[in-house]
Amino acid sequence: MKYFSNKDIAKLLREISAAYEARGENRFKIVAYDNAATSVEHATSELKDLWEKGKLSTIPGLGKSIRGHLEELFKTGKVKHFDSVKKSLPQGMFPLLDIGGLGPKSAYKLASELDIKNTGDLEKAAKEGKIRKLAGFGEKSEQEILTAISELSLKTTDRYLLTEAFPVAERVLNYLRSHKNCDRAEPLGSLRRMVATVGDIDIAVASENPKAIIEHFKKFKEISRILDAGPRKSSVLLLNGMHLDLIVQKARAFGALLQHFTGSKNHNIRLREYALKKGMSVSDYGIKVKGKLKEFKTEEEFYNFLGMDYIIPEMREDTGEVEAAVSGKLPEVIEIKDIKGDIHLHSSYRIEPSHDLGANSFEEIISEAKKLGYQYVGLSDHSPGFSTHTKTQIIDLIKKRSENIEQLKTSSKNIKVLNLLEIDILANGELSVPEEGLKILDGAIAGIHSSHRHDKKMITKRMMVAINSPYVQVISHPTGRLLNQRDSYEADWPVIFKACQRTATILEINAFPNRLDLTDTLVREAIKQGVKLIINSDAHAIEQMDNMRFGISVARRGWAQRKDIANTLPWVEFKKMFRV
DNA sequence: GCCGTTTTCGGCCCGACTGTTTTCAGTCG
Repeated sequence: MKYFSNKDIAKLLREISAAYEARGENRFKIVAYDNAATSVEHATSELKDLWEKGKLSTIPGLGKSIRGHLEELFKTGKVKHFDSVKKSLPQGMFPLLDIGGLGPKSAYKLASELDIKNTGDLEKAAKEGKIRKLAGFGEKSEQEILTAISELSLKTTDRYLLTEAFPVAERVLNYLRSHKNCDRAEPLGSLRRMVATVGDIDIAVASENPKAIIEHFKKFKEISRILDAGPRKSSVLLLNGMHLDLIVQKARAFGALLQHFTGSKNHNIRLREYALKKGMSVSDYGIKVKGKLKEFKTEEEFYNFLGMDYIIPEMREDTGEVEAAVSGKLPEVIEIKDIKGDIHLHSSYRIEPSHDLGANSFEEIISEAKKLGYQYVGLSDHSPGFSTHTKTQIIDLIKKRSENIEQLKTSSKNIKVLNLLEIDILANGELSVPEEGLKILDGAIAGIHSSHRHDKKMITKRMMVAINSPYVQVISHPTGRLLNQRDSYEADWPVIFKACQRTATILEINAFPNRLDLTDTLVREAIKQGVKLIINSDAHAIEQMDNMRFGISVARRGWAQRKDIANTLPWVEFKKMFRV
């Protein structure tokens, strides 16, 4: 029987939501299915596993009814009720939902009245001028559909890395800030919340003359098409395919706008529901009490007025932060200034490694670490290639490198140097360096660098070998994902967390912008299980040591406090914990 | 269809913009 991943289930739930909307069912039922889909997308465990353990009800938004449908799905491979709902509608409407500007109602109308089966049919109908003849459609919407279809094929990815989005945002911000009426311009949305990947760029401007700002914005050179442009909001498509939203507000009410546009959507909904119960109504203009609008310059004032502590953007995901803020129980999360060292760094030292060399010498790395104010630095090149060397050769290479590093340890002032290696957890579960080699080192970081497609059982088994090794202190990039390239492998996290806790093995938060794992949600679970974490840059060039800040945001999104992160410890304590 | 320290019934966030309309529905964030 087909395996149903969370992604498959989310898609199915969204289709049912769209189907209900097309049929004109109760709008709260429609929203309920949509919420369920979002919730499934955010889940940290596979629903199939949760179902097997009887823990499906731990996922918010899955009530008795939907849980029943999912049970049927896992048992039989299909859901009779879903099938009958979808069968009552033209099947051609579902692929049309991917086209920008088309929702369930329009898709239904097009598919049923013009007998459209897919995007190709729709394009043909538009070109033949058939769409403009339908009630509710006109020449303009026909043209819009054609444009949206052409943009569909142009799009190569729907999520961008933070390092791809930030430079674009920076250029827009600089352009906006150059206007005389721009008091302030800030990136908001998922970019401000530092989500691992962002779907679009949101910008807010404080200005007493919103119209002038919108006019100025419309002339930005990188715009390919203006989707919307009202008196205070505009939405455009950039030449590189990115979607960009701009919103303008007067400075005296900018706090509410920052809050609203930073999201997340679910955080805002939670906040607004909470406000309603207290007799207040929240919008991006401010907070209405008995019909009277109260404006806020800052977000701090805004949250405080609602009777709660300020919530940092990284935590605004509706995972309990509103409740914690109300009761004064928000944790004080880690900041970049708390970091005292970086121990996952690749140099250009010729150790004939299994994977890529770094670009800089040991000396250059140590010097950069000093500049960053670190108390210690870990040199952790990949171990010598396992298949290309004999065991004796591997040990000789490690010995030679160690002599080199030992000299640096004595010559480096004001910083401690650790002699480490990043070793491979091989496909057969062995480590890529024999015990005799591991003994020479101050410690080892172990990670999976091959056979990522092993099943959950095998991946877990391989990781357990490293966790149980007395020579391994850290597991690097624990989920193996490469954003936009390779999904995480599946692993039995509760088992792994328990083992890490028992053996005092540290899990890494890899700050490299296309990794960012452990992921934020797993960080939070690991902490709950008492697992220690460490944030490393995994830099292969000294410029990349600055990527530490992305790892910090993952930790903050995972509610990590200073005590949870090993490399916030000063050297004396770190040394003890690291068993050097 | 989901949810609960004012509720197991009766609520469910709030607003902008567009196109096709003569006051609004659909879509989006």
